[in-house]
Amino acid sequence: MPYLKKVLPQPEPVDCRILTAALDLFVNNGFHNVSVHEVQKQADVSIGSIYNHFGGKEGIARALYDHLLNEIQDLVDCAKEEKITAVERCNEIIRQLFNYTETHQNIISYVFQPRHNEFLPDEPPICNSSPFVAIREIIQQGMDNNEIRKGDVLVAFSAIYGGPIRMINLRLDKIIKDPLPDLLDEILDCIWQGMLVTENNSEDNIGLHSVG
Amino acid sequence: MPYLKKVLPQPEPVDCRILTAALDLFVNNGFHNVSVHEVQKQADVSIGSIYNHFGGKEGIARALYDHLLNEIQDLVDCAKEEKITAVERCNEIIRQLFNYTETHQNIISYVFQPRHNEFLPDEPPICNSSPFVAIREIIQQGMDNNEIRKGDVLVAFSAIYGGPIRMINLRLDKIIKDPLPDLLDEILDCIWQGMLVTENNSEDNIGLHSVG
DNA sequence: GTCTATACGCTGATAGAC
DNA sequence: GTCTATCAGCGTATAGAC
Repeated sequence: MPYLKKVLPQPEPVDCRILTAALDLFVNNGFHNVSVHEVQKQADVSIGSIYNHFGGKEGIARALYDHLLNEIQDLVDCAKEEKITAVERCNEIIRQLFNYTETHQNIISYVFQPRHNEFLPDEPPICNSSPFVAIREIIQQGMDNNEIRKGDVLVAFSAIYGGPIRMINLRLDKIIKDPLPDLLDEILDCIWQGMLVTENNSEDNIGLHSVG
Repeated sequence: MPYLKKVLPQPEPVDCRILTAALDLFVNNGFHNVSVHEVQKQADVSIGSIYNHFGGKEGIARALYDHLLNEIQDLVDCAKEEKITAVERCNEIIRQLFNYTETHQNIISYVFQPRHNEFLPDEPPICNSSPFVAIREIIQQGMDNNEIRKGDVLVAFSAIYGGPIRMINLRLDKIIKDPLPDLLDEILDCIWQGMLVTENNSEDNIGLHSVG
């Protein structure tokens, strides 16, 4: 009955309910502090279903991880399509990550906060996963084009993304009170122009918001 | 017999053996993947001793946390005494953190890697602990002195320390192969001078190593 | 595919001798 | 203070009906 499927509001499929519940619980309590029974209860399914779909708790975590890393990958790909220069691409990625932190807090929290290897054995460190490798490639191209100062790619990655990632963590811990998008221009200025007082920023802090 | 205590090599005291063993196991396997029995075995003490000294597994983790945060606090205090300007103090702190990452890897790993609130309930986020508050004060003073560009302190903290902290994480994950002290000058240049290509760094990457 | 009831290992913690 | 032996509860996973 495909007709009904289109007209009637469909309940969320079982596996989706499981993943949503698990994400919420994992992020708020930590993977190890959540039992399968709690996921089962919050998702309103039976334990049997969970083991059918994901094979266990670790299976849920792995499915979540893969799914959410793909979302980050899409975000990076999107920035690569929309922008041309390395600096613009980096800025766009940071902008989107900041937006996500406000609108999809659980997703960002799950990707950026936990030590995944503690519950996903033989998973490579997240900074070696495909979206982060793609980011490093963008930086490398920026160096080749003489946009970004040359040097060790990992150092440059840290210098460019370390600040924004730290802000994301501070925001998730509720230490930063303002929505991150409000702070975007300021951190981008810091990244590209540096933190020393110069002629450009000693009088006010307007700086070069549209740098790149 | 204080004389003997000074002359004969003393075996490490029990509580110290417990903490050392626990630190090693927690860092390598994650708090939740380590049982009290494993700590007991590696420390070569009985379970009873562990409960006598620390009251349980969480007690060990808390004692470790307090102890190691104090070490970081000492490091920050030391930098405040030795250096005068905010920039110099920040550089010194980062330098010492980089050194520690090579020589006391477990300590840095325990402080910088885990989500402590997952096993230490009602512990404030680490960025609100005293050494990190002290760092923010240094930054604030730097802004007041017109050394550091003015703006939100948390943004400035992220911009200055986010990169180095990211490098510490990358180093702990063995993604960065070189000892961090070898990369110190490069990241400091990036922090203070920014990542854009300018007259100062377009020809070579010598930059202003001794800035501040 | 979904569910309930059950099994069983492990872990944190205690009791009590020394 | 230190130790061994033991417990109680939880949490993962399975069996088997529907």
